[in-house]
Amino acid sequence: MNNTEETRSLHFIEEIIEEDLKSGKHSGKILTRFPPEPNGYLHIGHAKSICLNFGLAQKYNGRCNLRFDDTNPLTEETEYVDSIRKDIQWLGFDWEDREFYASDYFGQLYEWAILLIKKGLAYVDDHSAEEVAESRGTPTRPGKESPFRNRSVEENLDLFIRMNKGEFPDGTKVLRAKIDMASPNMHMRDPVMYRIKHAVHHRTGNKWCIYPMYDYAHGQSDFIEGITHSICTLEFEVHRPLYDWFLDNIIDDPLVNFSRTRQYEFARLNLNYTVMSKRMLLKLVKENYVNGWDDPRMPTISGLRRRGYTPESIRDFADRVGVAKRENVIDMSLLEFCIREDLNKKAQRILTVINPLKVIIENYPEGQTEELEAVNNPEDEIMGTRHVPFSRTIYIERDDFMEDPPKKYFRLSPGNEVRLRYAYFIKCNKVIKNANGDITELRCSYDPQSKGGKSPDGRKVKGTIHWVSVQHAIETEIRLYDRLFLKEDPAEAGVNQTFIDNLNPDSLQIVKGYTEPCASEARPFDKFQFERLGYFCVDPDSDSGKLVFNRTVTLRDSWAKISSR
RNA sequence: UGCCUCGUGGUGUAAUUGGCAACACGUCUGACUCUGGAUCAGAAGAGUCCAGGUUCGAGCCCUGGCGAGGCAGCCA
Repeated sequence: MNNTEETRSLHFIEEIIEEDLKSGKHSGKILTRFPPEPNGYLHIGHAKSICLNFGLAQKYNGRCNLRFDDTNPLTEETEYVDSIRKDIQWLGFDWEDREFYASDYFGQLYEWAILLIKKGLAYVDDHSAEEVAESRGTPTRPGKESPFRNRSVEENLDLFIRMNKGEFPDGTKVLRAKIDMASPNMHMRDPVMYRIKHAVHHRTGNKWCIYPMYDYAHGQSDFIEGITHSICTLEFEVHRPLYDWFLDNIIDDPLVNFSRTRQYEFARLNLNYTVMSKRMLLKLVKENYVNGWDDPRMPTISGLRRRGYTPESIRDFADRVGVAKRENVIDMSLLEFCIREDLNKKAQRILTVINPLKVIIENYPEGQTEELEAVNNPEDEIMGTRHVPFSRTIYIERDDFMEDPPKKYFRLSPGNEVRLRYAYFIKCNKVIKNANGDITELRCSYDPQSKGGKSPDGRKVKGTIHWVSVQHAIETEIRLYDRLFLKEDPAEAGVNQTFIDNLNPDSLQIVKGYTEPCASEARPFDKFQFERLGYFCVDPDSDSGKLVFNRTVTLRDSWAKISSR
């Protein structure tokens, strides 16, 4: 109860919860839920919602349920259920034994539908989908009542029961709530409660021929579980009157009604240079614009995991973006900041060259090798040190040499001494080129007195560059990623174009890298900082013969800023 | 020309019962440094969508505009 954590101002949902707690509305027990539909993989936007719902439960000593919203058998699959469970766990949240499915409640929902029919509040409509749409009107024009709206309770009961028995083909009948066809809120114009679908459901098989709609299922599912605060995104704001209408008409006990579940809406997360809609993500996967849901360029949780993001960094990000009702677009740089900050503290440093230029140190004895001591993580002393082999022929980064450097360039150039990290000072004596004039090799000399990178005479070198001994280096595959889309808002496409036209053709670049031998023991998802280059993560595509690294994010690069000016 | 929600630095989020607009990311300086990383110090950048009104005093209250997003699936 002492620091910033406690003094930080509350967001609007926390305020509501604290008021409810104070008034004793829920007897001190907060119950939230995360309700994904298992029809796709979770993305960073879901992560915001997961962190919100589970985080609120943690903060207020409550619980958070996982509930799969599986009311549409046509699009839902167990593959998605499995991926969702894995992603939530990986993020660090635990729903314990409270894994529920809307389909668990199909029986109860059916009973309540019967109740509403008996109350004269629901009816079977024989209209086709087109006719229903037609008679619903538009936002600015009221709808018209269906000719089937005033069927008797008996007839509705009979028809509804037979709908479920499978006596009618798909699309021939629906059960509708009888509310108000002239309501200014479209969702109150006799919304569909049940539709006929002779389809196999991933959990209930072919037990049911009818399936409830989201609006009819969601609030009642919340009620059944005893959810206190049902948090969803802004587009459901206009559904709230309907959410309340169903419960108002199902529950008689005013005491229960007083403390029952309420829906609150917050603004979903948007990130620039990427897309978050399931439809678009599905298209990227199905049409092979990316390599699966867990492609490291995807904003999916599985993609971010494979890219090298940590659960901690994502939770931190979710924390920093805040919770409000205003439409927002978060800068990708914030996400990158969060992963850098986390990995800076944790990642083992190693030297890796990804764009090699061969350097021969002419005055270093041929055939000689030595082991130099290197720090594993300057931010964390207990990570210790390691030995890095050095020899006469090394690779340095091609960018770390310029024959004709600009003013503030303080890496290697003719006549300019630099330090090889943890090794020696070297100077460039000769530049060797091929017939095209491309630099193919450098001849350098080293100062034996500068072993370990220290200058015996106190002379300073401005630049320190990384390197790797050619004969000891491990060759690896390195996947360099850039933003998936060229535009901040990929959905903003020109005429006859779609978001696909905004894909960045250079979002993936595969190169060879040469890394220190100590990396040979690395396992998939191990994370490293390649000094001066960025954070990299071992890809599961790696096998015993070949290491594959994904670049998670580059280091902050102030030279890039200077040189681009 | 309906209904709902929302307008605060480039971005996001704050601002007790009205009282000098704050924090973070980003940007820019400088210091330090065996990573042009990290760290440290500092700066620029909004007068709160607009116009009225109430008030000693308005980002907060009132009125009227304007703008943005959502809603017309038998999707969620």
